[in-house]
Amino acid sequence: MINITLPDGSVKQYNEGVTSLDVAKSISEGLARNVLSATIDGEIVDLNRVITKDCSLKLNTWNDEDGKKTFWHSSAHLLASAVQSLYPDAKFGIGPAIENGFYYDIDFGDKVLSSEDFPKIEEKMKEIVKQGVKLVRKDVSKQEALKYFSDKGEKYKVELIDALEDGTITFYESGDFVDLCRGPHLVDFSPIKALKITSLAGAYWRGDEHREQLTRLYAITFPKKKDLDEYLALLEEAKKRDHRKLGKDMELFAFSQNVGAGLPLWLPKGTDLRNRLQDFLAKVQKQYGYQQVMTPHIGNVNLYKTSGHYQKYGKDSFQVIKTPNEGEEYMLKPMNCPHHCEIYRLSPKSYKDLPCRLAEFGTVYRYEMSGELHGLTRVRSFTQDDAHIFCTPEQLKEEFCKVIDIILYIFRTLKFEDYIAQISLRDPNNREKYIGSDEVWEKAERAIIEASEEKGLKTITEVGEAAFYGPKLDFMVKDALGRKWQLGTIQVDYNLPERFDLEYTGSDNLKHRPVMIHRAPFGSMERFVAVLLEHTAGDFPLWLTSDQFIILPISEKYEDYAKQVKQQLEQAGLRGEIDNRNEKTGKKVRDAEIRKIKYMLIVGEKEQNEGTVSVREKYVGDKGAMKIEDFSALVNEEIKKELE
RNA sequence: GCCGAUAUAACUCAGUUGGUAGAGUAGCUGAUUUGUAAUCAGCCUGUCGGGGGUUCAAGUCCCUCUAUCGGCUCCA
Repeated sequence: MINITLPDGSVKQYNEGVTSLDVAKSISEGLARNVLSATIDGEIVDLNRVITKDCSLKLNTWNDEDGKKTFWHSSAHLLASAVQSLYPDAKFGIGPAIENGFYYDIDFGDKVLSSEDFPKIEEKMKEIVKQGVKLVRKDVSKQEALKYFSDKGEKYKVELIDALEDGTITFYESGDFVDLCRGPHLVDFSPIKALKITSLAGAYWRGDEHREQLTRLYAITFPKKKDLDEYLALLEEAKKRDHRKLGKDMELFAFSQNVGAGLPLWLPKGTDLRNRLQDFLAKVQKQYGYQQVMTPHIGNVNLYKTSGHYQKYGKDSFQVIKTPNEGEEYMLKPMNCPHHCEIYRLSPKSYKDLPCRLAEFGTVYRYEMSGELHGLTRVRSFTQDDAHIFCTPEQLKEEFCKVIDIILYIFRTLKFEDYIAQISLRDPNNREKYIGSDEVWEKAERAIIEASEEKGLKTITEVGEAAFYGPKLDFMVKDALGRKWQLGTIQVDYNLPERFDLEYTGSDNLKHRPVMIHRAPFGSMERFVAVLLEHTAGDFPLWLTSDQFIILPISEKYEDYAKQVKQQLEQAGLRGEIDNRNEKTGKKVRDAEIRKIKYMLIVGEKEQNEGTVSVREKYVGDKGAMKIEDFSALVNEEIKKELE
């Protein structure tokens, strides 16, 4: 007999050679029906894996991430089985489970696949499920594995196996389809009750743009038909929050082919919104001792040669601007830092002048690849809420911590609760990608790690994601469709001070090199507004919104009173407008709701006589009549709370 | 940049097998003077993304460019 410990701590005895599925059956028939995979001593395994010794066991169902992963991973094999039987010449890459579903990278040779081919593949998948095909695990030697796949001409699989160690290689067979795979998998395909191929895309083999491009089929499967319908409905809902749609509906920004791709036009309401965000941040920064500066949109090419940006990105930038003078060359500025370094250099600095914090809402221009452009989140002209802090090495950690404070304050105020804090370090195996000495990199990386720990940030660490001049701490937030975008960023830089030969005189009367921190809490105004739109679905807090109220006169008889109300509210610091169209109140209410204006103020005879407004709150309804000054006090109080 | 798709009125979208474009919303005009999610009537709106080709004839078929969408790669 062996002892199996379950997640609740209970220990049960079973005969040696029992499987996880047997255990599930012994617990309940329902569990046995729903279990997808098992975790034995921390390792996720097939349900029919024979258990030979004492162990801990967790049974994974659809409600466990691991269960879902197993389900989708097996689904990827199902997709591949279907593709193989329909397109015998297809060569297979990899097919993992992802956050929502799974994909399989496949080389279809000369055949060009399009979404019109999806139904056929989906039908085939369903057919295979119906046939009751089982997934069978097989241990193979490296030699056998290589022979099997080279005979079939599966060059991608051969390449994968080449990198594996003998003795660790397993195959999974599902009918005629055999795949190199570590598993685990479902026992058979029968739990897969609903499936949909969602999209297709080109994907470079092993993520290398110099190698073959395979066709990636994205798909998702579910144990119930209803789950698929819900998922598709959720996607539809998410599309309504898309900042590109909301930005158009709310008249915040636009693009024009005539101006150029990736060059946003900020419309009046969008500009208002952006200015409010900037004012908000500028105020916070002032409290933290920042000084606001402004620098030109272009700079001499030599400036960027000094900074290293020209060598690193010159080829991928907007091309150099020539002047009538021979040999004189300028660039649209891709970064604000070189300009700020020049400001620092203008006068000799003493340790008493540090930290020197120079802030600028600086618009920069970068030639992003055409396929990369994406609404306001990826553009070719954008305004960074940039600042550069020049400080002594001793001040570095404290300054870094203060920047974290600013970012967290902003995220809290705007209710960005689900952010990811990512520490990006240098790839030690690829040092030629970076500038600066090892010693300086180590110092900078240590400073970031320590500051994050000191602030109690929950971070993830990515090696190889650093900027070319230094490591960074990035704050990422997801959009409506779950795509991650980098917003706030803090970067430590020992290199630019070196390149620009920046100095300060220390208390020892000797020259020293300052350290530089690049930081942008929003990241860029464009991207921040985009993510803010998707988070709020356009329901901005009162302090940010263009129209805090809209006055709806019952008829044109009350327009004069409406004007009076508006004036009084404006004097109290509120902003809004009057809907004096020749429409019924129902229509005006409807339109105001669609425009997401929080307070609708209905004014008619009663209100005029009593000096009140009838307040209707968006999504809530009629809140009754109120004195005008009571209403403005209410709004101002609400705004105060929002900014606490 | 690469793979696949899309592009019709200000917006959202119809438009059969090729026979020179339609609806709703918005806008304008008029009637109505309106009480918490759509008052009625009339009118206006197009280089069918740009260019080239096939054809007696192209919104529709082909080529090309541009932009957009979903990914890949990249992201100072």
